[in-house]
Amino acid sequence: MKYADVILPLALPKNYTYAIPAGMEDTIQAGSRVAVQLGRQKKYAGIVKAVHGQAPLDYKTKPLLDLLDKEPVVYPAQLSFWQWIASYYMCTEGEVLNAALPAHLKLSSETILLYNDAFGDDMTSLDEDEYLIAEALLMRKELRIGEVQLILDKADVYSTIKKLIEKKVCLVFEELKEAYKEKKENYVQLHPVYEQEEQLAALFNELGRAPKQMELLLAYLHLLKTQGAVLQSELLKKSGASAAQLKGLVDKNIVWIEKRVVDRVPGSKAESNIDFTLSPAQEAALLAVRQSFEHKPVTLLHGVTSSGKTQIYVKLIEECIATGKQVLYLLPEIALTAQIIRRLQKHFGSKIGIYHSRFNNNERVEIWNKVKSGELQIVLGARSGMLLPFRDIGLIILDEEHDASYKQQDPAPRYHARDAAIYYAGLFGAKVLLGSATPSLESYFNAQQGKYGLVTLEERFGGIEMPSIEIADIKQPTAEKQMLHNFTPMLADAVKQTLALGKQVILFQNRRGYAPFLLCTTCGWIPHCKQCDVSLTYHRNQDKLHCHYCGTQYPYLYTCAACGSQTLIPKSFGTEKIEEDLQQLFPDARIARMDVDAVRNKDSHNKMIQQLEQQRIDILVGTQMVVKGLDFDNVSLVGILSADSLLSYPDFRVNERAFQLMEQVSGRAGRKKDQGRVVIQANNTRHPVLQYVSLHDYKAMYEAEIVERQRFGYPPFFRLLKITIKHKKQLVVEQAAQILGSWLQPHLGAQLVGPAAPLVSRVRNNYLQEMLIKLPRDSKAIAQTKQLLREYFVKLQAEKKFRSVIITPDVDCV
DNA sequence: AGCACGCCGACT
DNA sequence: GTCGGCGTGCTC
Repeated sequence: MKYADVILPLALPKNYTYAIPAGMEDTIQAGSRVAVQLGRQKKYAGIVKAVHGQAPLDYKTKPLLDLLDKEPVVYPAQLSFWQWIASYYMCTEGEVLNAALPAHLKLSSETILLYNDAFGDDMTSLDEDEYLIAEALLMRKELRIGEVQLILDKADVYSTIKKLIEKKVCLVFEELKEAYKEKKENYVQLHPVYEQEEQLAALFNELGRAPKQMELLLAYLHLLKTQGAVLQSELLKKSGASAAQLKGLVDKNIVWIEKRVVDRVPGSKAESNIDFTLSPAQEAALLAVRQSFEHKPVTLLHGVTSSGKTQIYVKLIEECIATGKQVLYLLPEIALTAQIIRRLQKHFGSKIGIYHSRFNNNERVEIWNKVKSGELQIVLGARSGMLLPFRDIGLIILDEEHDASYKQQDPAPRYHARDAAIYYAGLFGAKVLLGSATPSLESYFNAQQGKYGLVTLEERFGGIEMPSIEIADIKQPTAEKQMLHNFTPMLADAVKQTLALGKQVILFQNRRGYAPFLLCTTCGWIPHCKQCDVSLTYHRNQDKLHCHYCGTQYPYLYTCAACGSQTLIPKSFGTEKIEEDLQQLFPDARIARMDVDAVRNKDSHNKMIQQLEQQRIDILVGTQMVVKGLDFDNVSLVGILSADSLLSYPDFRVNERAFQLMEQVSGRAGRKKDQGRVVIQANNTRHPVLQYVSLHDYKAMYEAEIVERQRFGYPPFFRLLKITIKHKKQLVVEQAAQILGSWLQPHLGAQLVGPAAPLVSRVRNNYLQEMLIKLPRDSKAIAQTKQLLREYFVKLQAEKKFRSVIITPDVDCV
């Protein structure tokens, strides 16, 4: 007897073992997708992790129900990768599977109720709820659990259903439906007889009396000649003929209609008109990367903004695919704009596939399969592209390496794409190239230590100068009442001059909404969310107060809830306010706002970028979103409204983050020809980070920061593991955190920080406690500590009182 | 993640 | 008394 360990798409602590029925032994292998039963009725699609001959000792196995595909859906390399992610990031393999597999490959059954005809129609033995369901079943033949819940207007419907089954009113069955559907389209096919000239000529003669059909046939032949295959819809559109006329041809057996499976994400044709010629500096960097790869699998390419790192990537990609291996090119989600996608698609044509959140579930399955088959040699994707089933990967490029969005926050697996990429590449013996103008301290440190190779590119492409940086003091003009709303005279003038020259402006403010909070000027009260421990942000567009943590919206408040006076005023400012200020200061300018509120619907982000590109927008104000992927030649001024807000977060990475952000936004200014200009407004104009930014001096920032990191025991010298504990009752979380802390304390000593309530101590009515563990960079010790944690988590949850607390470990938290 | 089971408060 | 709410445990 053979058995299969199956990974199910659930957060189960371990994998379950199913018996492989006779006859399936030869077809089921590691990576196969199989249907299994879990519990009394539910069915799931899971992935076989291993096949073996060991019967489990302490339980009886159920048989596998079905093999779902002809071939395994992942390779063994992915299975070991999943295992590593689960173990390193302290989650279950099911959670990894959940993140990795496209939704349409993850099936779970749905309970369907059917009317039992043998029951007849005597309803007298039924109570009210049972009767309602029986009636509905008679009308509709079948019902889903959700529909039953709607009819009975309650969530717990299982008892009623159970009684209906006992009374033999209905039958239930579980359906595991394949979710992926091939896309089919109708093609028109000419009868092969007419491939012969004489036959075709005879046909034309015959059709002399049916001019409409003749016309249609001519249109068909034209399309066939130009395109090779003829779509029914296109033929009808181009010829202007009706479906009835086409049917006439079909009836005469001249043509027939054939349904064909078509590609949802067809590759575009390559056009080689893009010039990817390298400058001497780029050429040198490319050479250095190649050399570095000879003895270092991971290399950091530190190239200033606009130094043309992409061109170097393109060359390396070409070299890699020439050896028959695949390439993964990762970018942060918001940097994956149409701009870069278009450029690379033009260059690589159908060899390149794109993978990000805007694809639908069917499209994702198709991309998945093309990566697996090797048809796609290059994948350009966001973080999750990492989890595609590469057959043989030779190179991973991770651009904007420092970007925090490479770390998944919620849900598990909370993996870091950079670190995962390095592990994954190791499985294939592939190379990893990390690129950034402002590398993370971790990566730069690793490069300095010689763990990674390091290649520096200091020259901007085309020899343009780095933008000039001016720091605008806010304090003095405020004191002298010269501020124009939130604009210093310096920034306002700069905008004015830029507009006068017909150039464009990008303004950055890292808060969305109109005002981050309201304040009662009488008593100092601030409106807070009812479910979270945060102040509410005023959104003027909707005239509402929003909680940015749970998304709840409240009506605007005019009266202070504490003292009853009508003296609430908006405090501080967000992007909406800046937009309003701009309209008053520059009434003739075309202003647009780019933040999650403004680009909520699917395409508006790309539309806005297009408008900017076509210079139909003069001033763009936005949040983080404007930092990446916006490369426009005509933008010559970048303004940062408030550097203070970037520099005042209580986080050990503030300085690094603020530097990266300001340096990256600055990079948007002045691309071609002339030098760009950046104005940074600040109260504390002497902050060291502002000095580093003014001089574009990454090295100085690094040197200063690394000393602090070492002194206080932070990354890259230590690794951080954050444990969050969550519960509805404040007292329970506090106790749980205290106990866990007291258990860990003897093992960890000063490496344990906390437990304590985080800055925002309540979210969605759950109270939070956090503790931080600083782990020395010793993988064995780290693994041991993780094991210890797992044991203590189990021990804590074994206590009745703490059974419902939620413990979330976050390894290498950011 | 479901779903079954069992224990308590608010109704007939 | 019973209904139905939710907390708790189990699924190979």
